[in-house]
Amino acid sequence: MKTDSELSFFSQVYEVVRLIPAGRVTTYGAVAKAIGSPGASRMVGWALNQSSDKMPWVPAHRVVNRNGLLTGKFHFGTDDKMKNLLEQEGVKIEDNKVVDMQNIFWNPIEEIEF
DNA sequence: GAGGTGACTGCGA
DNA sequence: CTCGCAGCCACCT
Repeated sequence: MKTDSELSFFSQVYEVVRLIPAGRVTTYGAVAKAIGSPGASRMVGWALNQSSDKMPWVPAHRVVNRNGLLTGKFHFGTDDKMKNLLEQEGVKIEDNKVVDMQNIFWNPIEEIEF
């Protein structure tokens, strides 16, 4: 009998990240907490790493670290790729970090609100 | 089955 | 203010 493997840790990360509206950003800790693991911030990044192999596309560029710094920009292929994507969404980037990040910060817990 | 890794976070010196 | 360490959980070899 098949279990809820589709509802595993990773899948929840993908769903939450995909729910992020354009022009908004979130943090790994927020997503981790939203899925019920506030300390598993690392897993969120790991899940996004696998997201490249998942479909549909996951807006991992909308997920940044607590400082609003584009820590995962290096995994997008090119450094300007993530920055370009965010600017394309309307998010301003300066020195590889989000500008007014707390202003455009999107809290999944408030939107999901289990 | 066990060990190592990792796109993070928070606190202490 | 800057640097370092420990905690966290799932995937990969």
